[in-house]
This record gives sequence, structure tokens and C-alpha cells, in this order.
Amino acid sequence: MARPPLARERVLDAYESMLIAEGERAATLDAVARIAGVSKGGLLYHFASKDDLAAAILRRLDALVEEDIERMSHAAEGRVAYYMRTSVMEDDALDRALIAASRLAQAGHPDAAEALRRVRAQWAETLRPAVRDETALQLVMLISDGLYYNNILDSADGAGPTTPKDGALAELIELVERTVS
Amino acid sequence: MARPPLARERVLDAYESMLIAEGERAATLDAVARIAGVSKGGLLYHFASKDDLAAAILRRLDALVEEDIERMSHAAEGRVAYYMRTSVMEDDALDRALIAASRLAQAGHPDAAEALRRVRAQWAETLRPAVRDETALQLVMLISDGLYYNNILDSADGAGPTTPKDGALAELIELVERTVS
DNA sequence: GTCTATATAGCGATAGAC
DNA sequence: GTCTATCGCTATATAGAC
Repeated sequence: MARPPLARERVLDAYESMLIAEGERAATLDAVARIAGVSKGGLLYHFASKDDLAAAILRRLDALVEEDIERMSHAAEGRVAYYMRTSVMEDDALDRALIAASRLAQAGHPDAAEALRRVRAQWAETLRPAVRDETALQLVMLISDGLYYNNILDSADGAGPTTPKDGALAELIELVERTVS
Repeated sequence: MARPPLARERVLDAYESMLIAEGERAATLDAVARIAGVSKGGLLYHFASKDDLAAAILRRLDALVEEDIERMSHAAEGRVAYYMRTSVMEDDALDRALIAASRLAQAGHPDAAEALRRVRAQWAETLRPAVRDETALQLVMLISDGLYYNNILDSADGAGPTTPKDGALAELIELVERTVS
């Protein structure tokens, strides 16, 4: 676990990139192997099947979410502001794993849908002490879901962001914080 | 246009159902034909290709959104309340077309992603006169997006809704209306 | 650990009978 | 307008050399 083979990580990154940029359909073993710079046989040495590849993405997601929950719990700006600010696309490791998992979920992978629901439940649990009541919690969760939904749509083709950024986002966060606390 | 062939509609409905319940991967011509109760040849008489099938879903979506915009414009409860109330899954024709289009978008179909962005822009235009400012508009749009995102996730497998319903939804709508108007 | 070559199956689409 | 039969391609996965 301490030093995973480099080729294995490269393959997983390539799979994730393909899922994000081209969708599940295009993320074939051939295409992933090509992007990762290995042969199909080489790929299948590290991941025995396509399902194995998907499972690895979901494990990566779980690990990144655990770190995120930890950071959110101790964020100086407060949990709500941290959560909303990090819900816009920054193309970091967690964003990418989330979008990849969403692609898998929508392609019909049941474990991916369950993983995403579990992640959402963890976030809700962490946010609950920081908001006034359940209605306020729903409001914050849904706005974050909305930001992710747009990230997911815009990552499909190379479209520019349709959601607020920078100044507009700061105003939105301010409005939400006034509403929920 | 006045009386489209019944078999054609059955095929389109079957395709939509497969997309929603099993994802784009599983919505093969064989599977769709089987659900619709026709042969693959029969299917391909009505829709020349799989792309043609996807395009028909997007045309259906456009027509249903046009009706929805019309209803929203004259809703007695107000545009914001109408919009939020109809953003939770009711399994009506519009919900189904939206989820199907979202599956196509995430499978890498570029026209689907563009269609969904266009729909979102139409909704924003209709809501704008009903809210205080752009930040408020963003808040309403994102909560609706969040509700759809959860619909989409929960439709993949047979999971129960994770978003507010009935009383909790009414409270959320009330909170949002206080915030944006 | 990575490669090439190949088996096997499923998919989209065509052809032609009825 | 709907069917059966079939073609050609591509995808996943295996076998075995290096």
C-alpha cells in the first residue's frame, strides 16, 4: 500500500480522465491503456477486469472524501463556507473522483450510486452541527449538489462554467450563510 | 405529426425507460426492441440509427419544456414555488425526459449536454423577473439543480428519495421564497 | 511486470422476405 | 410496417512469450 506501482496509478488516472472527458462509453480498455501508455495486457495485469477499475475509482473517492471531511471539520472559515466554496469545480483530485463516480453511476453501475449517496450522507452529518435546522441543512446540501450537477454537465464537453465564480460565488455564500445560521 | 405510429412511441418510451432504469450502456437496440415488443428490424424502421433515437428524446424534451415554461409563467402559486415544487421527482413525462437526457449527456452525447444547458437557460430567463437579484436567481436555480441531481442518482437503482418531500419540501420552499423575494 | 496474439461475445446496422 | 438472418466491427478478457 505504501508505494503502489506507478503504472497502476497512471492507468487509474487515465481511466478517470476518460470518464470525465468522454464518458463511460468511450472509456474502453483500449483507450485507457493508450492514454496510460501501456498495452491492454499490461493494464489487465493491474486491474483484472473493467469492474475492478471502477471499484478502484470508488475506493479512491472514499479516501479523498475522508480527507475532505477532516478538513471541513476544522475549517477556519466555517463548515458551510468551506463546503460551498469547495463545491465549485477546481479540478482537484476530489472533484475528479466525484465526477468519475457520477459517470459510473449514470452508466448503471450500482456501487457507484451507492457510494455517492454514502458520501452525501457523510457531508450532511458533518454540516448538521453548523446549521440552524434540518431545512437549512437541506438548503445547503442542495446548493452544493446543484454546483456539482453543473460541474458534471460542463465537464462532458469543453463548455465553460454556468455557475457563479469568484465574486458572484462569494455573494452566494454570504446569502446562504445568512439564511442557514 | 398528428397521429404518430404507436409502435414508434412505444419504442421511444422503451428507450427512455431503459436509460432511466439501467443507464446508457444497457439501453442497447436489442434490449429496447425487446421492451417495446418489436424486433430489432422493426425498431430500425422507425429510428434509422441509435443517434436518431437519442435525437428523438431530445426533441421530446424540448417540447415538454416549452409546455412547462408556459405553465410556470402563469402559475398561481408564483414562479419560484412552481419551479421548486416541480423539481422533485414525480415521474411525469418531463422528469423522465430530463433524466434520460442527463444519462445521454453523461455517456458523452454532446447534443444532450447542450440541450440541458439550453433548458436551464430558459428556466433562468423565466424566473429572473420573479426574484430580487442575480444572486437570488442562482440560489433558486442551484437548489432545483440539486433536486434533479438527486432524482438522477436515485433513479439509477431503485433507491428511495434522499431529498425533502411533502412537509419538509414545503418548509424549504417557504425558506427559499423568503430569501429570494 | 509488460508485451503480442487470439478467443469469444455482443453491438449497431443492412438485406431482403413477407 | 414488421420480420428473420446475417455481416462487420469493436469490446472484454485470456493465453502465453519475453
